Amino acid sequence: MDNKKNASRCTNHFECDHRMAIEGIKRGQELTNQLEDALGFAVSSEPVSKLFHGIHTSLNNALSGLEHASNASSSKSQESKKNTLEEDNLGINLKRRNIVASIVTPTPHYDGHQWRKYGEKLINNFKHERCYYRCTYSKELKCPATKTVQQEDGTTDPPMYSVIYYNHHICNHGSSEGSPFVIDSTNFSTNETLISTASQETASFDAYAPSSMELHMLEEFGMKTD
DNA sequence: ACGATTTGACCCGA
DNA sequence: TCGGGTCAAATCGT
Repeated sequence: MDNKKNASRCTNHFECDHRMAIEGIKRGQELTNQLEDALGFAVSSEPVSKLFHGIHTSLNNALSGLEHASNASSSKSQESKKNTLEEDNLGINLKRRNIVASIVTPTPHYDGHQWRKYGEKLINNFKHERCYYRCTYSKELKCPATKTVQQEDGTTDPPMYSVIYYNHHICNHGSSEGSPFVIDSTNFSTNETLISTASQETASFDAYAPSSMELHMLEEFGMKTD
């Protein structure tokens, strides 16, 4: 991909990741179209066309969510304060974490990175426990990235999870060829494993494939630009 | 044996 | 003081 061109114009890590995500989704749309062409008449069968419709809808939703977040962040980035997030010391001081993004997804484990669970806790006013993950490379590469996964109350079919990402990965910076490859071992079906291992290049997009996926970039503050 | 997960205890910011 | 986040020993799985 030529994300590097765009990435080089970014002013901060979040912007870079954000642009890469947008480029990635666009690329996903492109590849989906190509796949439709390649399948030819087979696409006209109802289950297949429904699947493609779902994929297109999901990608469009994800894209518009990201683009909306992008606009919001650029307009408020000026005054987006102090936020009490002085130095995050590469995430060592994890009580003061930068929220990088948050999404609501039925597949919280597919985000293109490897995570290790380090805690789980029942939170007030939530029926389900919140799980705490950190990057598998948090020790060896001092990667500060962490995330929390909270199953949303009330939604059961499929269960939706609110995933909040803190701090950016530094474990794969500068090596975009180290394509994202999910090996989260906590709990996912054989089917999902197949999806993530079937195609490394598109593994990160598969994360966004489920038709019910909703993507919200709810928060993007905390990027210290200077 | 080693790495990942679980879970109770502890830390610390609000 | 409370509650969310992290630590670390015990346990589990491969």
